[in-house]
Amino acid sequence: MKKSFHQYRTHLCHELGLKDVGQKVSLCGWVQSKRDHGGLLFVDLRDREGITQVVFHPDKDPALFASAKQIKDEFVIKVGGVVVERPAGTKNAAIPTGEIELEAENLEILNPSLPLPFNLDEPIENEELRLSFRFLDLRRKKLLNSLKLRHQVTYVVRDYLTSKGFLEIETPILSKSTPEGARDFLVPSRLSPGKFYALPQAPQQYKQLLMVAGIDKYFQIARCFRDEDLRSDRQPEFTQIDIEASFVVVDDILQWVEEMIQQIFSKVLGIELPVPFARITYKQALDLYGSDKPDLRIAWQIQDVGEVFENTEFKIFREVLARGGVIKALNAKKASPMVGPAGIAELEELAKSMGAKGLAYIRIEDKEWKSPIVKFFSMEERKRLENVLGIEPADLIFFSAGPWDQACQVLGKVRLHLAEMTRSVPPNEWKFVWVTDFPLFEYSPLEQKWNSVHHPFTRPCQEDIGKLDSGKYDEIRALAYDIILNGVELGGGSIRIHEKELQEKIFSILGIDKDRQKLLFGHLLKAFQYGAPPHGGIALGLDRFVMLLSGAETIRDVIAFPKNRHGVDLLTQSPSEVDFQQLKELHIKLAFPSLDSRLRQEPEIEP
RNA sequence: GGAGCCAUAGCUCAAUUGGUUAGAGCACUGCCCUGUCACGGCAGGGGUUGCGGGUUCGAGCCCCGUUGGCUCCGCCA
Repeated sequence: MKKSFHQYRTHLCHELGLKDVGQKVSLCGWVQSKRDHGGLLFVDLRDREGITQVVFHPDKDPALFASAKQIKDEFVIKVGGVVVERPAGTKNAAIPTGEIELEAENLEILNPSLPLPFNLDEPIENEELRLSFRFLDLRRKKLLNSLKLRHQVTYVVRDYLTSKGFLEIETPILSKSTPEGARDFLVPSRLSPGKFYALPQAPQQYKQLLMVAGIDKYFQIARCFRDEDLRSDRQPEFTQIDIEASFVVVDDILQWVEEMIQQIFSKVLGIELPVPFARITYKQALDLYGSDKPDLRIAWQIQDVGEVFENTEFKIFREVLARGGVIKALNAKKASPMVGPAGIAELEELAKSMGAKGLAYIRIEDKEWKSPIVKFFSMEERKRLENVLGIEPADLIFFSAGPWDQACQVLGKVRLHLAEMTRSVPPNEWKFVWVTDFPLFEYSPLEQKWNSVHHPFTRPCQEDIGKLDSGKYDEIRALAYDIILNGVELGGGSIRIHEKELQEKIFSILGIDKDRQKLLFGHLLKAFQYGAPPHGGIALGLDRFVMLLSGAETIRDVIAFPKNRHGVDLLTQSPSEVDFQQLKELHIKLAFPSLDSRLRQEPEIEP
């Protein structure tokens, strides 16, 4: 008999088989289902790993049989008994333990359960209910598998990075507020009245300081916090695989990440990914796919047709070109029969919502071009267009004319939407792509200032550094890279600035004056004066990655206890009001009545 | 801050498009059943159709408001 130190159980519910027949064992778990035949009773006992059928015979032990009748779904029980081979014809090939069953000799109901508010075996639409009973939702196989998958991913990450000499180091959660970027979550300090910590948006500055410290290679499965509005792929707290290394160039980082992802796919999913991943520049990404996170699963590419219309009589195109704009076209091969007038109207709306004046199109039916604009094209233009776009029957062509980035992005969105409408996204494909050579800055007309595209610590391309002085900020490229999987931004990183002077220059361009630089980033500037090595790194969104790997549609499904759209945890009802005394200790006075004072003011209602 | 979608039994859904007493499966309660495995059978309980107002002879269905949930835009260095 197997010896066990455990009082409750000798095995888990997935592991018993014919090899164990005759053994006395003990199992614990939840009642997945009870099948009471009156004179014979089966219980499917479930734990995290699997299911074992338990059988109760009335004639062997009437008292035991009677107590088994008390069992209901989701009761937690402990069953002891003998493993027996199931009678011929009653084996269940659907489960790994289907050749045996546990013949019960004793039963202990460890805890009963109320009837569940929802069924565990069908998908639940009511997300509010799911979140408020998250501990039950997590019993469902799909979510359990997501958590297992997530664990396996972080396990491989730790294993791989450790093998490459990276050290896992924790950085502070109580950290410093630097109002660049996303809104901070603030934590009031009791010991420093009137002062606040901030929860880190990312361990960015700490990991750079670790490089100055000579740590050389760092990583962390890091929790990050951003107080911005939520989305299906955005939670206020999320997890990054955060990596930083010294004495590296862009290719070092990219290769590590490729190899790490390759191992994750191999060890977790059993899929062998080809490396290196595709690489395109930011400019190519917009030109060809109309997005800085292109979905390469979709075959259609955007093309520039400015040359076709260089002498056009078509007023709209002519004026756009005269203003220095571009004319882009997307040939959605074979899409025409699948998209009706309603579909076209939908895409037009989409284009308009992005600031386009309209969305011109040509529908190719056999030899005929159906379009509101073709009548303005000359025969020459039609011929050239047919050549350039490779037009064939059943094609559907969209045009976007305007400023380069807008024209590209409009067709980029049309491309994605159209692919969905026509089901042109192939399933079970994993298309990774690196997007490189991002611009360092972008101008915000709203704020009337330059902002970092990546973050202020990003290093400019060496050959563009001169332009920091000439003021051509929009021409400066960054040593920054994003990794994209199936059109989802998995992460991004850069080679960093490690010189005080260069960093100060960047801050100044971003409109952060010397005083404020010292106040917000003094620690970093100080560190750069003490032998900061060249360094760079990357951060990958773990939640999004696991979401894609598990086929989930929202990162809520790969986070154990996520928050709803308003940042509320429906299970614990946080955030919540706090006692007056707690606020007092934190030197905080509310601008509206506190819970305490409202409770005091409300007249007691006598029954 | 803006736009959209959704809300019917504990859960998943239906209700012939404005018409009599709002149904089904699962779950729940009781009874029957010795080889089931989503066991089966019989019987039963369970609804202010999210809430408030309006239109109408009549509203689950139409209109307005509101609450909650979700999706998208803004926002997310």
